[in-house]
Amino acid sequence: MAKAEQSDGTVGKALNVLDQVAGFGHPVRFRELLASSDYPKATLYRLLQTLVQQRMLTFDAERQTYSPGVRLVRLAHHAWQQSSLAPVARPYLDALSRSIGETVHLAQLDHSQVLYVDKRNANVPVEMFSQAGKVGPVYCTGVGKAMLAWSRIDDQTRIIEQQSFHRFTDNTLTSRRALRAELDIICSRGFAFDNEEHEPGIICVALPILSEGGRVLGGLSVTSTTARHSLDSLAALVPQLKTTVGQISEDAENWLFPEQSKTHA
Amino acid sequence: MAKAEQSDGTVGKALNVLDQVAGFGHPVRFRELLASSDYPKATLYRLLQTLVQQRMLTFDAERQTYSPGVRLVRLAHHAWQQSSLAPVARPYLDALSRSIGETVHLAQLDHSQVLYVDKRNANVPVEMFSQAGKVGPVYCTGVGKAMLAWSRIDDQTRIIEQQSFHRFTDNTLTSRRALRAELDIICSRGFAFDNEEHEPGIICVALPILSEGGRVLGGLSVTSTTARHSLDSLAALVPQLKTTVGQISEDAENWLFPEQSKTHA
DNA sequence: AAATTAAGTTTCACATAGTGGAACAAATTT
DNA sequence: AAATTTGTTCCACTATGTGAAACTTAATTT
Repeated sequence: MAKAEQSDGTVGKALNVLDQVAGFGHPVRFRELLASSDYPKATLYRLLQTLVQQRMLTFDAERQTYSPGVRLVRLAHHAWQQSSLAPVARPYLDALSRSIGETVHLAQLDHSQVLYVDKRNANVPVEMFSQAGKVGPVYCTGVGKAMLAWSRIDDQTRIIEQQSFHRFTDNTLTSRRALRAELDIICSRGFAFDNEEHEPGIICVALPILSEGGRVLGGLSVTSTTARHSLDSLAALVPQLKTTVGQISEDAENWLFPEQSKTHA
Repeated sequence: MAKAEQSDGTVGKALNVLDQVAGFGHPVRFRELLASSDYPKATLYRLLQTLVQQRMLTFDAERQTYSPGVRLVRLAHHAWQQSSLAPVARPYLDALSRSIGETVHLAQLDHSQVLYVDKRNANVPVEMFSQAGKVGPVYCTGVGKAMLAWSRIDDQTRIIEQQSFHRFTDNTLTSRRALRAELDIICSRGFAFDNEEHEPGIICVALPILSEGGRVLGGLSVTSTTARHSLDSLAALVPQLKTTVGQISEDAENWLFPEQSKTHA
């Protein structure tokens, strides 16, 4: 019983394969997939066929490669619209971005990772999906730590357990102990910083977006560079962020927001 | 044998259910799903459970409703990035949009429908996913007709067969005959119009994006209103569109583009 | 060009995984 | 409190998926 992963039934296997293909980040051949797959040849082959037939994967007959299929884009549109904070938050993000003029991120938790669901960039027009749908680590991003700090204790424990604590920079927190201490500080301070913990020269302030009941709905952050801002000058933006967060959570409350599905155990 | 739909195996069924939930456009209860489902109670119930467990669906325990899950957003990011024209086309769309100042759409074909994969809106900042991931009809949109006109004959036939020909406006083409005639005109003219066929007051010009081999990769359109433009003044933009389309298809060629998976027979 | 190796596809005896009618439980309505 | 509707579980049955091995096709090597 080496693997206690989630893997229920054929559907689970198929979705694993889908993730695997998506994870490669480029069109991938059968051989490559097989090498990094737990499933035997014939099984993997059949799963791929099924996914292609279902248009969840695209198969390039010439190059014999698999890529994630466009059907996903369509499904995701619905998901984004119905199950993310983005549609509700949009006008407030616009306003905040206009007023602050720095990059603004809206994120949610997905499976122990930070999932960015929207973004405003003062300069460049916008980057669409290229940013929405991206994932990042929880333990070394502002939104990640902010959301984690206010999560229910059991979720928090589980998520902390699943972090890799890879050292991206000199400032990256690289132990559960250090992260827990940081979360305490964040809680009492009321917001989180990212002090060049993920990328050198990049800093940010982040607040959690909470429901009335105190449940974590998402996170909101303003990102800048050490050239333009200090942590203190970012902290000065917190009141504005507070306002935006308040507006979003109030609207979300009315929009009858679906509960994050609880993972078993 | 009323339904000759695609429905292979458990995975197919699960994905059908996923589509069904997404299609509702709002959180939906078991009862509602059951009413419009082909599957028996217990089966549907199990499929839903599996999808929730896999985080493809989100279940709101309080309201007892299902919605598409955020995991889809993450997967779609990969799909959009790898299997759509959007990343390649981005800089050219930016340039075109800046130069023309009207709404620009980038679309691809997905399962007999138009799937919008990117968009530029001159005025409003941008609408993200709210547009990327949206689908539209083939027979009454500029991009749809443009892509269809240059499709391989067997694809064309199949797609025409699957259109609903719902009448949106007085100008909507409402028969296969009318559509085929229009496609001929489009081919000889070299580009397609949408002459208020989908929405009153909205017109557009569209060109297909073709690979070197002549395969349809996608479509590009400029949309405007009858207040600001006539078909003739839109036609004047075609040279610019031609340039953009050329740039995109050239880049796409190099980016080693995956083949649209062929549907069985 | 023939031989060798590797990549991709198909087969088939086998059993796991999914099926769905029906009984049951919980929540709503009368 | 009885009746009705909605959601969950059971379990005998079998359709679906399994995977080692055989086979075909393509790519390399001799």
